Amino acid sequence: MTDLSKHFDHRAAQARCRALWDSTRAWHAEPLLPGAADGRVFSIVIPPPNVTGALHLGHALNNTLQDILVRARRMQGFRTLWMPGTDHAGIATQAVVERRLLEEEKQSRHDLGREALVARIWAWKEEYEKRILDQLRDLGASCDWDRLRFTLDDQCAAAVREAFFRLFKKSLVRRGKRLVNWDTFLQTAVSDDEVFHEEVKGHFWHIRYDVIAPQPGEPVSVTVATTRPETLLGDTAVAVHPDPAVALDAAEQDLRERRARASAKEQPAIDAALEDLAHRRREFLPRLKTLAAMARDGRQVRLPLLGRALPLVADAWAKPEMGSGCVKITPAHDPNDYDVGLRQSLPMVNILNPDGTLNTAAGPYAGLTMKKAREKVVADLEATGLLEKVEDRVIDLAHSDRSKTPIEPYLADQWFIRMGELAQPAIDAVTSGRIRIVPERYAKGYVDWLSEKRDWPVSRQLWWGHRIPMWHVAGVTEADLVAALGIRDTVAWQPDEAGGFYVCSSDEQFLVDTVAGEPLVRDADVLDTWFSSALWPHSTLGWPAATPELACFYPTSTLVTSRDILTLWVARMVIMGLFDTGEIPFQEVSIHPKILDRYGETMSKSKGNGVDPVDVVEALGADALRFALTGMATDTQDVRMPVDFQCPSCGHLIEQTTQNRTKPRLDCPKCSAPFRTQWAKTEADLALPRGPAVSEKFEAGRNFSNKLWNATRFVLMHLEDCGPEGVVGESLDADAPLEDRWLASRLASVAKAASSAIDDYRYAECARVLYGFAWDEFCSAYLELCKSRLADPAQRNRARATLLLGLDTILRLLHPIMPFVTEEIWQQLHAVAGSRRMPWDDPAATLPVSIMLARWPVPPAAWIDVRTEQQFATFLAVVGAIREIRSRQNVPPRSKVPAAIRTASDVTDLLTPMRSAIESMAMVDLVGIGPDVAALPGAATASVAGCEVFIDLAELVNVDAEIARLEKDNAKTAGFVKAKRAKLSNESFAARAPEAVVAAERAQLAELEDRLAKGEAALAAFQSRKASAGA
RNA sequence: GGGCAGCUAGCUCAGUUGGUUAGAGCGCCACGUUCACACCGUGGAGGUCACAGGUUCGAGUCCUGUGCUGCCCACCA
Repeated sequence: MTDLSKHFDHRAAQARCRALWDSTRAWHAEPLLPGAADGRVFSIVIPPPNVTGALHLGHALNNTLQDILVRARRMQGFRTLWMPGTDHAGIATQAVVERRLLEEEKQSRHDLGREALVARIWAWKEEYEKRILDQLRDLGASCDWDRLRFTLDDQCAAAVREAFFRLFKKSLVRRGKRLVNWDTFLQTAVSDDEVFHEEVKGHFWHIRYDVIAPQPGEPVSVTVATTRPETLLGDTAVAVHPDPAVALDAAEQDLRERRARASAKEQPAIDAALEDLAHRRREFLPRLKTLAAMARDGRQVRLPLLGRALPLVADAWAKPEMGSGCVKITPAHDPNDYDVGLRQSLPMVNILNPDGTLNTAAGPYAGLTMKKAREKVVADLEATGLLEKVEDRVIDLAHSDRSKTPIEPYLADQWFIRMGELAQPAIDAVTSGRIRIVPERYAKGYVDWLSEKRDWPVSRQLWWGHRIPMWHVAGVTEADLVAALGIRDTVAWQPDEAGGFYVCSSDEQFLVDTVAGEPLVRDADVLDTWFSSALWPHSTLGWPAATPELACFYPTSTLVTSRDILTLWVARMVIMGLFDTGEIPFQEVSIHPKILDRYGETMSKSKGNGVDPVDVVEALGADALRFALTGMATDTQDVRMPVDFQCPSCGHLIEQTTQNRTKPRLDCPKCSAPFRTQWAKTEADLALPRGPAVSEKFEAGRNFSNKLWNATRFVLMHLEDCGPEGVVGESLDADAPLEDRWLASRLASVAKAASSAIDDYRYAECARVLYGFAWDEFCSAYLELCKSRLADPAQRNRARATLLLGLDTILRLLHPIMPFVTEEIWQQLHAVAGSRRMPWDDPAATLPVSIMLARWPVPPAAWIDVRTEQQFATFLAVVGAIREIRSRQNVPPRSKVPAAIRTASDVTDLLTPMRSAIESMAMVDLVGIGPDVAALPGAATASVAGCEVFIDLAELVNVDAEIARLEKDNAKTAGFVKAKRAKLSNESFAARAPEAVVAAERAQLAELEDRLAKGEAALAAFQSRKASAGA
């Protein structure tokens, strides 16, 4: 087998493994037949990636973790399903396609029309879905690829119609007006989550509204301030607080309370606010009181420019502690003003056209864009002298994440889902522990969010999505409806506010278009993407049909996700799962960290600070990527991934900095070749070679793959001439050599630790434990020890069997994290080792075709032997001490030096038979080993675990080096001894600490004192040697 | 404004219910290509566990406060 390459070829291995898994459909899961006895089931539904674009590093992490759980459970004998699929991602996908359409063809969606646009988006979806699925497969995701779903496919669509219909029938769907975030560029509403705020320089305009027919003693005008002066065209009132004195008192009270618990740093600001309040009390209060009285009398003010009379209303929204104390009310374009409008029964004047221009309600300003209108309004106000003051001010302006243009709040009719009844069971599911969220702290956010029970607006003014199964008809009676639609269980209706009806149907073939001659018109809107996502766990399994899959795999076992969609998605899945099926959708939720860049910022394609998982898979292999990501998956909320750019021409690494991070093009400082670091934005960039962002983190994973590969090469070299024979591990009796018993003990401990880490979603710990064991213990210690045994015919077979046991076990335990390298090696190992089975394999069955289906290692607890592990640790410490002396004394690595070991009595039994192992691992000739060995005169010495090591370096000894080192060592030991003595002489320690702790401390002190005595003796010997040499 | 995290070696992170001398990977220094692996081996240097108090025989770990960083939610005439 020496022809095997020294380096693991991840490309070839990945191709072979994928072919094997696909041809055997090792990832496929059949549901249990109803009533089947065979018990354990494990299922996961994938958080469906958006078809907006390719997968990023966060997806790679999310899917790696799911694959770890799925692969481990499958090996553990669970009937395991991982349901794959993608999400249509409503607005995100439509926006991407629309933007392209505009850029490439200069067309808007209105030029194309609904059907044609939707067809374009389907084409996009096909392209990206394919890319995404390829990426998942490249990553090694062992999804059941036969069951692929899409949130907009027929099966999911049927579930959406049925779920919406059931909600409607139970009166949980309502029609209402809501201020939507209107994207004037895309001409659609976007959800709050698709809005980002950006601070921009703006102004604060103070505008005078004259009071109509002021009485003597009354103010002749009120002043209001706004950052959006053009909205005054839609004003329908000016508000003042009904009781400004009370409001001021409350504000003052609040400030005083806050001051009491504020830090010294915050207090000056609060003091200033208090002072301002006092000033207002003196200067504004009488006037505000008068205005409040005027409001009660139904007095009016005149709207500037348009001249409309507006009522002065008394409403607590107007805060006397802010601005002038009066506020303009624009109900159709501001969320708070909308509430005031409802309370005060004000008219709602919408001044906006969908394209962002002003409509006829804006009078002479109609047709202008909001921006132009603002300029003209301000100019006109100035001209009429109604503009009192303009201040500069930084404003937090809402922008659409999709078009990057400013959002205009806009009042529109929407469908809502009432959350009152629905939320409570979802809260209870978590608080009662039926659903467990890991880490637990995230449960609070979930419960708090649901507790607000805010209605869920589900209408979206989009074309890409599930069309809302809702129709409207005006001017008919219920009898007409019954006549036209009959009584069927797929149709329901509710009266509207104006004598018409809303009709809902779950029937895809609902083709009625008139009722009693009146048109039945379908709602043009589609549903919020999260509506179909909320059904994902049951819709993918066939609901509302009673499929075997639903019966077997629902509720699912675990949901793996990141914290940012805990409310948007997780909470809604619980709500809808409970509503539709009466069951929770999953038992546990595993929340993993988010990957940030070197500077703690989220990675994104637009920023260009990310890593493309494809680059890593290409360069270093999927296993390297997965291992690195798994190692980062602790229960912290974020992890940082420092990234470098690699020059494609010369391979030079350029550290990512805040300066170069956002540049699409870099020039290599070494070879000055230009390259691009992110998705190209121009044709010129596209022509440049791509210089991928890389991270050292992945190299550790690649190195580990290679280590495993080379350990296998070693094992195979010695295995090739031994034929199949029985079960390995049976010879691990009390007579077995110490290193075999040690290995068995460690295997048992490690298997247990790895298993429980997976059970508890401690992914990183699983990776760490296995890495340390495989590298330091199996490769560095055990393999080294086997070298001499393999050369000895008497010991060879036993060593081979234990080597096979160790390697096979490591491969199986690591397989969930690193599926490709473990599969590849396992195949090669068993091509040579034949059908040799592990103790946990089914003796009646043949070895499976893939490690994916091999049994998870469960070594007997009896293998764990604490004493053996301790003794072995002493052995390693002795070897380490000798190596350290050799290094310090610059002994040439290949020369053997004479040495002796005086063993402590409790390890003599162990160390004596390890003589040749010590000799080979530490490169020494042992002239003596045992409890009574005499010190070698003039030797360098070390004291470890009660044993004394003597290394005869003859004339080689560097006396000064030994003295320096012993002095330093002794000083350190003396420090510990002192600390320990102090601790033990503390009476309360002896009295209060548990006995075991005290005893342990005593033992340590004894050992430290022993070591110190030996160290001092050695030092004295060298000092006298130096003195005599000098004399 | 409300809530949640983080602060441990140059960097990225571990550190299980308080209990030996606080660890890993990368990076750094020295030495080494003998036969699994230089994507390697051996050894080494490097930490006032953000800061200040407190509880305790004992604190990286528990409590209180402070500082800095980040995230979520709400709000911003």
